[in-house]
Amino acid sequence: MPELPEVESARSVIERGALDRVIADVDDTDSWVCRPHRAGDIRAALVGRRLTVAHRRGKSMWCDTSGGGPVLGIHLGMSGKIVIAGVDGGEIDGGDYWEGRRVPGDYRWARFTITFDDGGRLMLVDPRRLGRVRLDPPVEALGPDAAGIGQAAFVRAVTGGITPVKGRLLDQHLVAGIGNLLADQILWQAKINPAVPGDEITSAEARRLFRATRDAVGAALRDGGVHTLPIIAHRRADGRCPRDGAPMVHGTVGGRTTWWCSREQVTRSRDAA
DNA sequence: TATAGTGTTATCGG
DNA sequence: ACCGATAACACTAT
Repeated sequence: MPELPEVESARSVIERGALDRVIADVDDTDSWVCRPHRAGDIRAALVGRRLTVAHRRGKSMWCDTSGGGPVLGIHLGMSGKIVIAGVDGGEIDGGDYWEGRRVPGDYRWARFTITFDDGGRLMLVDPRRLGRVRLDPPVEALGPDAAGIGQAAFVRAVTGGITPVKGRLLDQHLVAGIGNLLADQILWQAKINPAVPGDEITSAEARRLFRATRDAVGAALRDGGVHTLPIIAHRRADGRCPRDGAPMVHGTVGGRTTWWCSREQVTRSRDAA
């Protein structure tokens, strides 16, 4: 389930398997996933064109289209995957990262399908229907991508306000691409309690968060997704901190289930090293 | 069998 | 207007 690294994998699936092929048909009839358009609107806008470039910012993807066509926006939601099927229906590419229990070739939950003129297909496979497909998505509303943001911009984004710092890390308008698991990893690595208000984060702590973000995003991109991050296996009832062995504890922060080290992440910002 | 969940958006109440 | 909490989406995993 996708955060920035998984979405980047999906983007590369599109890039290596779907660009510059002529679109012959589009199934946009799932009006929950494909909106706010009426069924057929996306089809009418795409048939006869080609996808030319696949972009990503945070967890959002979008493709330019040929001939002055609209931009095709794709968001994977919580359970979406991009899958390329061959002419015979066999699965050619479902991405390099962890796929849960999904069996290649299982297209039961295809919510949006582009069929190319050779019969091959690009599908958004999304059991929970939390993904979204739309034309001309509002990409400019997103903050800078977490994989490339500079330190100054990052520090500005995560400090200030009375909202818990984890909530700021998760706010896609401030920094784009950090999800619940990346946020827990970043805060654990930086040894900061997730509930500390943004305006109590010191500049030293903000710099630690920046480095942890760069490290965690880079490691997840390299190692196969956010589930490979060090703290993730310890987000469980009998989990212990891999650094000091203290019990991991959990609660709700920023509306999401949050796990942290009971010893290293309890201090308020003014007490931190 | 029951519950929680790697995401986002709208809505409600303070 | 800001902020947080909640529901909704529909299926899977524990």
